[in-house]
Amino acid sequence: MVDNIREPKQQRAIEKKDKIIEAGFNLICKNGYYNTNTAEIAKEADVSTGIVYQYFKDKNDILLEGLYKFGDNIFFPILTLDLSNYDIKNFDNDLTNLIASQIKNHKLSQRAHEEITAMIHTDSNVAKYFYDKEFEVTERIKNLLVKNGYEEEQLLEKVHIIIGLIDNLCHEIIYHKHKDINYDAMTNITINMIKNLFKK
Amino acid sequence: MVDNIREPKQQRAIEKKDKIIEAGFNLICKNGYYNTNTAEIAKEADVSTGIVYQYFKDKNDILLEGLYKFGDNIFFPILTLDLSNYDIKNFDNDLTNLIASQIKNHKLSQRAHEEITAMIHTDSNVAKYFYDKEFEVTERIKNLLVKNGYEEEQLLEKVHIIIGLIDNLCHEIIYHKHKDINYDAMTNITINMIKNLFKK
Amino acid sequence: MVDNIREPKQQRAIEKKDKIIEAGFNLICKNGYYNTNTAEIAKEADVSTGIVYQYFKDKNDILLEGLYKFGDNIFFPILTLDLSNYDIKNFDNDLTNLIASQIKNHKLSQRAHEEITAMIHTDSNVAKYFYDKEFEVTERIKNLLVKNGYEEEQLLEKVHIIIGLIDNLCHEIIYHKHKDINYDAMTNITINMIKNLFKK
Amino acid sequence: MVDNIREPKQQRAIEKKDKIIEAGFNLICKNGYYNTNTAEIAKEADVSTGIVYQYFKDKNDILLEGLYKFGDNIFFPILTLDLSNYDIKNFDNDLTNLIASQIKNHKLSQRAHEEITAMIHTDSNVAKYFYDKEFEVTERIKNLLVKNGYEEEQLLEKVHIIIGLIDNLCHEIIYHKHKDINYDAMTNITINMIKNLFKK
DNA sequence: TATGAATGAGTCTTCATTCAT
DNA sequence: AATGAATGAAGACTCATTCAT
Repeated sequence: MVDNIREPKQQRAIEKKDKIIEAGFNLICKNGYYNTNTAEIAKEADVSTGIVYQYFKDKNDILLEGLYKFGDNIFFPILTLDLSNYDIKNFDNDLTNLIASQIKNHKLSQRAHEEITAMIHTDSNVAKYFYDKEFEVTERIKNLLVKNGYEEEQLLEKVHIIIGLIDNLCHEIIYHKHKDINYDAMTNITINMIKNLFKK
Repeated sequence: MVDNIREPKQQRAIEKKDKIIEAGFNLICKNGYYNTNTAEIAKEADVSTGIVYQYFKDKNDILLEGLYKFGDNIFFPILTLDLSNYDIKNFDNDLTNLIASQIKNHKLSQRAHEEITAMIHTDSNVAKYFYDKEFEVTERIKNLLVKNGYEEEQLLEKVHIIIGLIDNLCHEIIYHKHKDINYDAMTNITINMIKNLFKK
Repeated sequence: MVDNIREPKQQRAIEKKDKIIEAGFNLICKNGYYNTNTAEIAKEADVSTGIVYQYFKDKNDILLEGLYKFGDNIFFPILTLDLSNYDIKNFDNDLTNLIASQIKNHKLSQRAHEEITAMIHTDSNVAKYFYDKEFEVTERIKNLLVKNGYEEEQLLEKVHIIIGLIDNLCHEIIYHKHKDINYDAMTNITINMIKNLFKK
Repeated sequence: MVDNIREPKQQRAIEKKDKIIEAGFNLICKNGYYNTNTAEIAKEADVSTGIVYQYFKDKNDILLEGLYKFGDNIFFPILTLDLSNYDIKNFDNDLTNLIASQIKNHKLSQRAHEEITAMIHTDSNVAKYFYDKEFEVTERIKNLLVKNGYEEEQLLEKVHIIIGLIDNLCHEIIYHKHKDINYDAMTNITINMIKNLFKK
């Protein structure tokens, strides 16, 4: 039984594999994993169904590769930023930008977030991805803060709280469900809470 | 298509319907909606597969009724508390209790949270449920605060932030992924942040 | 996941399961295991494809149950005979009858013999079936001979040889490939060889 | 449909074709026809999948050519022996050698025998191969016996029986299923039966 | 009401064969 | 002559839903 998944060597083939990943991940994000079938993915990627299984072990594998390729943008946009020049003095500005960027990326994902994170409980690869990325994000922010002189106790815990706050804010803004809420105000409050966390 | 779903009148029939709801919702929470089939639900509820479709329009209907029946406990435990005697002076204590109760309930749900909330994007009934409940929770907390003299600006926004903070804390504790984190410290910080929000 | 194969209780259902076994085994014998698909089996048994998988784990399971149900007739017809009255004095006659019966049953099987026995190497259940049955046949014949006073050395080995001889004869006659062969003569020679084996 | 199968002229091409035949036949013998796919064959032969269809009409064609090339060794080892010097006086010895050689070759084939012979019923080319070869073997043995003075009645029938006996013995020894059997004894009995067949 | 047998469309996946290069 | 990418029909199996009793 030949079950070796082919790793495409020709340029055209690589592009094709990429197209499948993109088509598959898009459809999954848009309609959900269980509401997306391989025929659709193939059609969206403009390939035959057969070729899908030459590049991917199974449907789940497409999701995983999509996650590896696009996940940062959607789930951990902070990882895509270059933080080397970040100066903590422009805290307000930086945070505002970060939030804006996160919202922009988040919007692309549509229903991806919940369903894919739900798979953490089923799929160990998905779980590992999120675990590793969360660790990476935390470390990154922690280091940024330390570099800027915030070497205090409970830094890790605070960082986790911050991430949650921002995530929550973005989520709220994106889904825009509650019409009575003033999202600018909410953003300001959030930023101030974060700043207060580090006031001495 | 049989669309006159029977509303059971007899006691025994009502119990049967309830058993289906409970079995279905439990299985869906434990294993996910798409990994739960109607045969399993019927078996778990100890009824025949046929009867399921006399009480429910389709599989999705079971989820919905389960949500209506058990959702508060799992997703909005605060709604199950009697807040009439809450005295804002024991803020710390109250919050700690609230968090504890939320964690307890949350643990029951396992993978439910993500996958079911993911359905917000597909299923308008699910979406409406969450929308309404979130509104209700917000109002409830807002009123509690107002009753205790916190009638300040941006109350709604702050309440939303608080809910997010608590949710996030509970989630973090439940999944306990990050071994370096001190969850007691994290809880304290969170409570303090909330208290600070209302300091004059 | 409900993977319990249903054991039908209603009479109609039992008949249906039997029909599937028969249809499946017939088709497999006629056209070969790999040239028979589940849709065909269902159609031949006049049922839907779905029901097949309520009574059988998979396609292989149909083969197995067919083997258990019809295998004796085809592969070990001697097991279907009542040997209690066999008198070794009518050796000639008995053997002729045995051969005739074996040929009759064998003809029903068509291509079954080779392909199914080929599966011995792949499928441990098939292997076990043949192993056990061969053991049973050998014991049966051995006992018959002992009962008739042939308690000599190397009985087991001789029995095996006899079985092979008869099998071979039947096979030759059934497929009737070699036009120059006189099958009556061949039968006589075979019978004499067997008789000689036990001459003192 | 490309039906002009290329007959390779160049040495390298001939070698390539031979490699495919060998790889294909080996895999088919080892794992079965239906459990062997062309990708595997190509890989085992160290060629591309495309080239296979320049030398062979289809997968079945590979089997056939393999059969023509290696079948004698596996299915009719007696055809590979040089019988010109055989002296019927060393009957015992010769038979013992023949059996040994047959066993040796047989072991290589593993599951080949049954599955490929099963194809007799589906594939007329396979059928013809076996028919012809059996005829050839029979003639050969018959002639050998005649040459050694055994020109008696029913020679053809006896030869067939002999071949069956030997086949059966070899099969029994190779698969070694029955632990109570003394295979040396079984061999001796078989040889004696054959000798008795020609005793005057 | 209730049962559980039955349906069949739908899904993932495989693989012999062909095609573009 | 050769490669390996691509095709798509076909097959095993699942499961929400309906039906006969």
